[in-house]
Amino acid sequence: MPTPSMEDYIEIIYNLIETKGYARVSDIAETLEVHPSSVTKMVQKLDKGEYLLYEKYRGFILTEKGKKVGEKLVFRHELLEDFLAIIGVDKENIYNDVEGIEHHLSWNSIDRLVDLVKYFKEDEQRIEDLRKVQKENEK
Amino acid sequence: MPTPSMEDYIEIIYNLIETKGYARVSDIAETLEVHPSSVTKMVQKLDKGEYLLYEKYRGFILTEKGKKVGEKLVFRHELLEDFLAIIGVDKENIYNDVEGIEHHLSWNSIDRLVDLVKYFKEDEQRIEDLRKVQKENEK
DNA sequence: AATAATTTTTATCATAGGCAAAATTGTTTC
DNA sequence: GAAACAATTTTGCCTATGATAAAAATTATT
Repeated sequence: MPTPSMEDYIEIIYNLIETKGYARVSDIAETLEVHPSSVTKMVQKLDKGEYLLYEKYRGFILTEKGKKVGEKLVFRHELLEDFLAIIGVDKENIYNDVEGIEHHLSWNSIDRLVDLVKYFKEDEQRIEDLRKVQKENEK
Repeated sequence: MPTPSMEDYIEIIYNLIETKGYARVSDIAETLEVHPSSVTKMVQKLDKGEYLLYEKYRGFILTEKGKKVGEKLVFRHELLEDFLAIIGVDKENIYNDVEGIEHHLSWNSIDRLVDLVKYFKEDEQRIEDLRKVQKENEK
């Protein structure tokens, strides 16, 4: 089992490779707002855990295991962003909140959130009803 | 701002005092499944943060600040348990998941979850509709 | 008073990150 | 193409949190 921090890195590496085709230490450092040396250390740890193959100074690629995990993590992240947006959380809080909770939910909870998001998406009226409740609560 | 770990302790101390009238090192250690020495250290830290008044070997009581925080934390914890139960997460996962995420949600998200829980509680039909979506998803 | 239970201290560990210096790679410039 | 410089990456050491283990101190009980 990867630690929360390891998950963060795997997720970002997966995303970078998807969008840019490659992931480098400096990109990851910038995205996570940590120092490059911290990234190197984690990459070495992920190599030990066989999430990626690492070659000093040359770079790294995700293993099958790493890709599989990365895909799940990205799916989960997007689901949670969807969910918070639907219930009306402000944009500026969404990323941080997801960042905070994504590593701490069982897959059972994730499955139920999938259902919940579907529940709202499949009938616009439900979201409107929710907004009504929210308006009521404000008073 | 208390750290997540500090919040855990404050919350449990608040609960213990509410239900038993007092909180002792050994109780807390047992509830949190950590060693008594860890509890002592954290209690000292909470004393420094003025969440409680601590007297070596004698015990401790929450300050006004500690009580205020504790109350909010307990409210948040119960809200999250409610929420996960409503969306159908299995009982055996609820406590751990709440434990994991409660320290990482903005109060903005908490407010929106209050609305959401109210949305479901105020009309039983909505929960039934959600269950229908869940039945559909299973297939 | 002796023993038991609880609490505290001290020392140590693991994770994760910061910072500075060294190593390597990449890019100019001649 | 080689030397000089720049950028990137890595290493080594330090810090902070939060936990454990064992031993010491205190309180409680018999």
